[in-house]
Amino acid sequence: MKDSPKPTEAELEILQVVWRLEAATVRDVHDELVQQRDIGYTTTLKNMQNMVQKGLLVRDESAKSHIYSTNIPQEKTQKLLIDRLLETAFGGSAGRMVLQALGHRKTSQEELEQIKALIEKLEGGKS
Amino acid sequence: MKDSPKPTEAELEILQVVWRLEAATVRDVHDELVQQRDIGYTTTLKNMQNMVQKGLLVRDESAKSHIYSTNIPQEKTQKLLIDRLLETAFGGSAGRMVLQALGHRKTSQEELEQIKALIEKLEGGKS
DNA sequence: CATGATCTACGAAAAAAATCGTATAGCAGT
DNA sequence: ACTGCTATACGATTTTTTTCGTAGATCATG
Repeated sequence: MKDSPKPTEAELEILQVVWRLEAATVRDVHDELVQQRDIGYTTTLKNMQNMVQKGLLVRDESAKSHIYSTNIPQEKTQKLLIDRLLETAFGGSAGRMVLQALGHRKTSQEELEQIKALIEKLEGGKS
Repeated sequence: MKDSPKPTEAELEILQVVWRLEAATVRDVHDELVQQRDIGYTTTLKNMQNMVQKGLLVRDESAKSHIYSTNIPQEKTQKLLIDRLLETAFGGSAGRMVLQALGHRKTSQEELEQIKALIEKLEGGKS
């Protein structure tokens, strides 16, 4: 767990699905991707194979259809990507980024509450 | 304003500088980039030329050193990138993304207040 | 006005990412 | 056992992005 792999866009699409399903075959993943955009089965296969190579996925080959899963924590990857975006597009200001994110899209009441709670906590610890 | 330009990583680096300086020569931009990483002058030049091609930058060629600027609003680009990240890494949930962003890095008191204010406003408009 | 420094133009290459075609093997049902 | 369906393997190609070398123009200055 020492490397910080930088998943590509296509790899992230796949990770999304694997994170959600916990474990999945190429077919599982592909069926989802194909709903989002035009892509061939072997493309998905190849990508997932590459991801195994890179250590982004692990696979169980015991069955005919290999089962893929990941030990890359979703949160860690999210943090990595946020950091990247923060640097490249927001000059490092998390606040401005959050404002953008919240300002331009609807967020559920519940999530807003969570955020507010987090802010309270952050402010509390400040003092 | 009908196109949705998807700046690449390298292009974003450049946009960062141009946004900040408002107008800049290749030299201006390059001098900043070179402090962040190893890169040749002509690389920066070429990138900026390509960006003009794509409509990401405009340039004034009247002087010997061309002056570049942009009419691409920073906010719009930020929104685009956030949307992208939101889809590819957070399954579309802005709330979860914000929680990540705030949770893992320090944000100024002032920004926290701004965010809180925004949330209030969003909740208010909800009814 | 010759020299050196600084630019731009242009093409091409290297690197990175994504896509797909073809071959082959296992399995299921007939 | 034959046929068709579904998988993986593997190589190759295409596309996108990034990088830089070289040539020629312009300017400053001695």
